Amino acid sequence: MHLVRDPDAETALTFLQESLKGLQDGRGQVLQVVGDCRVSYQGRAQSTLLRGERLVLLKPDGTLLIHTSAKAKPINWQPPGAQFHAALEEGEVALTAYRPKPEEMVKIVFHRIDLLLAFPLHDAADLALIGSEDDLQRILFENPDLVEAGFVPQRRERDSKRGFYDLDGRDATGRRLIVEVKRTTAGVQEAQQLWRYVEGLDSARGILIAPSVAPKARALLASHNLSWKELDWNEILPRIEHMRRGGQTGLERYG
Amino acid sequence: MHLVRDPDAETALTFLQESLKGLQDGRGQVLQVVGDCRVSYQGRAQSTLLRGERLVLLKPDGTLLIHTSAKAKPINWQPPGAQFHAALEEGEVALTAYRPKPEEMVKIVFHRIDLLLAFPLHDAADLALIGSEDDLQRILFENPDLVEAGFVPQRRERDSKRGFYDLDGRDATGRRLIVEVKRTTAGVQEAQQLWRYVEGLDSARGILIAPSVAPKARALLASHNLSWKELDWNEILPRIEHMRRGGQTGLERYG
DNA sequence: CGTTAGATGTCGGTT
DNA sequence: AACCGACGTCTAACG
Repeated sequence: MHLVRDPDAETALTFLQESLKGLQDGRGQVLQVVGDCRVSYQGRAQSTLLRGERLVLLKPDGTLLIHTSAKAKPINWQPPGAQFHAALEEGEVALTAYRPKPEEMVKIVFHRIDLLLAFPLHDAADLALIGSEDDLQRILFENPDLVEAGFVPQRRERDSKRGFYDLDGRDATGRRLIVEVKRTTAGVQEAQQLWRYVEGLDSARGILIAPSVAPKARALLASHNLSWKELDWNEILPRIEHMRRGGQTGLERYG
Repeated sequence: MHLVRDPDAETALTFLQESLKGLQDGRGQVLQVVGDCRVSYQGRAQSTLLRGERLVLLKPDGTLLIHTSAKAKPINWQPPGAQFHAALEEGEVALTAYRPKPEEMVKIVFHRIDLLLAFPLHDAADLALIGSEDDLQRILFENPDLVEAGFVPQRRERDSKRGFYDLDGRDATGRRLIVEVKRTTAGVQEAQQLWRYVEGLDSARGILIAPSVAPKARALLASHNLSWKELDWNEILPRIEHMRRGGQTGLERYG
């Protein structure tokens, strides 16, 4: 790990250029700069940010993050794929992150640098996430009564001419039933999506499954004779864990 | 700025607890830990992440970020509002971030700590962004010919029973025209939204304005007699800058 | 508070 | 490469 505190501009430039060389070579170092800077962005939109103290991260995959002392999202950033470049501009250190597609550039000019840091971050682990919409779909497919008594599922994730829908099958009477699944509160958008699927079919029913359904969405569903059902994740999560364990999906106990 | 390299667990714990005290008191220090850790999350969903080297940031507003060496998004996180706590667990440093609403918790257990860092990030600057959908709407309102020759805009951002639409007015023949605006490529969803607005009205036309319109969206628009127009941001951005400058919106030149 | 719609969304999958 | 939809989306605005 390389570390420099309160470097002057020339020292910082040397450090950054050396580190960027290593970063490009795939040695996988993360580069960090803390200091007083101003930022400009031009690309899908454009922005300027006047002087202030920020934390800047450059990842070996070409990700740039500029964080202030608040909020989860960076104030400025560049997604993976950017090329970094450091230079001196009128005595100040200028750091650019250029991304060709879409063409966009973030430029940081440092008025003062408090800290330079370069360190490796080796990580072979994958995130094991439980509770995605896909999980929910799977559980509903395996436990169709959670959708509706007598529901017989047939397919998941079918492409239809009007778009995708999540699940379909036959209800207790043998009538076609389209199921729209949402892992969080369902809004008008999801209700509209279901409506769109169902109206394009002949005499099919539609049902929206979500932990909660927003008032406007309910109104829309009701006015188009669509059903909905709220379910509790607390009822679902154990089933997913059980399924994963049974299926040897390799979710180890965390400890 | 406080900095410790390769601390043992007890040193790290003391550092973290001291720093967290300051962080809670509103002194506004950002706390950073680099090291080998495992992470678990439980809340809106749940996840586990086995050992690996990561960069952990704790912001004074209660934001937690856990970054690996790739991607723009953190592998785990907590949005603003979390309460941090540090403790020893079987000789290892455990850091938790608890958020009451929605109730969720991230727990990090460090097997090894390479770096501890606490530093202030003072920042009074606001991001000046050009190119939002709101900007686009405003420009279309002020330059209605960009929508369609002879268009006379009347209202922006009206709430309708079917949702919101962006702009409406009268076309050259006096017929009502609903305008849907998107700052990026418009897809089926946006076309669908416009269709829903327009079909609920009597003899109104609809037009979708976006930098590009996806094929499926075009098909849907065409089949429902809706119009669309692709516009170039390069044509719009200068107008916005001009408008802002004229309107004294205070977007200074960056330099 | 909850609800809603925008975002430089980011990201992964599929055509 | 473009298109499409999920996301622990996050975030600001509004009722």
